Amino acid sequence: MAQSEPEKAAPAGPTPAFSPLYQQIKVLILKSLQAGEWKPGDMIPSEIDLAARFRVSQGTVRKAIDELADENLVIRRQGKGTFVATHAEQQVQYRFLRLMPDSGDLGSEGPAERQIIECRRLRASGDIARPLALRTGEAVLQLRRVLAFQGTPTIVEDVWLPGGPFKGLTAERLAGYGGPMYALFETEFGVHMVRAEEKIRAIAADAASARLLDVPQGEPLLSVERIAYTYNDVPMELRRGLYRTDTHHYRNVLS
Amino acid sequence: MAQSEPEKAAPAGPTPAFSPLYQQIKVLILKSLQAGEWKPGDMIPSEIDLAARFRVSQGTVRKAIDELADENLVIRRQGKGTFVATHAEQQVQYRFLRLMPDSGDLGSEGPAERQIIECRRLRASGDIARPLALRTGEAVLQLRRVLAFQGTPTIVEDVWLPGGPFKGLTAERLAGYGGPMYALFETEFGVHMVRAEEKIRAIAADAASARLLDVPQGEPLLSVERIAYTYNDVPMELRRGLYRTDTHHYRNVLS
DNA sequence: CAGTGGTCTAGACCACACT
DNA sequence: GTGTGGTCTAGACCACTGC
Repeated sequence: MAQSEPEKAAPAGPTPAFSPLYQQIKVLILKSLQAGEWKPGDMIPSEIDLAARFRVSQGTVRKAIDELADENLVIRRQGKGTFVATHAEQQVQYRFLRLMPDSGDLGSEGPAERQIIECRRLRASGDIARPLALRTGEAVLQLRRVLAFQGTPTIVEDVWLPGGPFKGLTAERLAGYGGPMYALFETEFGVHMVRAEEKIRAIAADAASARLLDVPQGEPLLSVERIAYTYNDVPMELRRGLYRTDTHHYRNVLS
Repeated sequence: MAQSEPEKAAPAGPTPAFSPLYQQIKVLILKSLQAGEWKPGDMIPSEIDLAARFRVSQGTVRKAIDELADENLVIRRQGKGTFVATHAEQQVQYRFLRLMPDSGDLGSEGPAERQIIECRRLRASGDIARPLALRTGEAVLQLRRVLAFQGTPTIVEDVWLPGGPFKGLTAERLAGYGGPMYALFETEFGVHMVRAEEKIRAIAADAASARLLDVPQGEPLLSVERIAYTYNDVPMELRRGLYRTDTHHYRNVLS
């Protein structure tokens, strides 16, 4: 890793595609994360160690890690070290859930009561396969569950997962697990969700959802369709949630 | 600005409240922005100039500006300079609008057709005054408008503004203006919206909204309640929008 | 105390935009 | 070419954590 030249001296490449050194370092660290060299929750080597390993200055490593921290892939803790981000921390119970109670500012209205409604294996239709980057007919797991807060059923969601990476996932394993679903994915299947996109709509409750959420059929509900990605923008989950918004709201900050 | 010591040597303050130099510089730049020393769209002094002005190294100024750029208060342009952010750029037409057409990925479905329904001056009720940090009964402007995309009315929103800063705003001035509302606020009233928070719910269309959006009464609509802030977290706008989500969706990215 | 991340500096050089 | 932001380095020192 001599200078800031491109890693490969492409023979007469029309676009040299200049990439600063710290970006190249970032990619290397990313590869180690992806390869599982350090597991979620682990401490990664110190900046000095990484600088020696990559033969660059500490400042360059620093900038690479800064970006990874900005993207919530790692967490810096002064005096302790830098750690691989995880969904298994009691800090924010659900990192990707933006639903907040109208009254209490915090998500600390007690833990959600979870109930698995179903969990089955099936072949993906086109609508399911496409967002998961699978081919139509490939095996997927589908599961449905209800989340209740303080006794009020508030969320019903359908989740689709690619059959390969999640082979062996059953309703029993989910039901017998205390933490967030994404934490189980990390520890049991080595799948670390890193980023997600949501499309939000208002829809009328159908009969099945109305029953599960204990609201009249036709009640307006928030429809939240999420695609969650692992490293390298590989989609690993499709989720369609219906949220009651009479006691909660979806919170978003813009800047 | 000698070293990284706190600016004021508080006499036996229990919490020294250590603040790094670059944070202090950031505050100073922020004050200049707030005071209008540089207007939206203007170029701010170069890093070297600012470093000389504050008697610190360029790297320290750099880190301060980096944070301001992260918060979208300024925009860095390599080779040109650093500029005060503005809502008046044709880049992203509506910086705070997260509604996207279901089909076309870009917001380039042509400009929105705007129609001011009403604009009046009134005294704030408690529900309006509180989020705007006003006292009940203080003067506010209320306006209602409809946004249509490709001929389909899609958004109806009510906007409440504090009467003081927006003295002189009329339906005519709004109607005769081409750009985003926040751009007009910048140029005509010197109010620069910097940040916003939204609470999103699903509701059923009432009679008035249904008529304006050309949907059946009771149709599920997205209710988007926004509080927009200027510098220093001063709330300057309360907005309640109702979005049709049959052809559009609210997009959010999580990380 | 040693080890970690966090700050600050000074200087060199690179990439980009304008003139 | 000049001026801007962007990268990279090397070294010093500070703040925080835990032994």
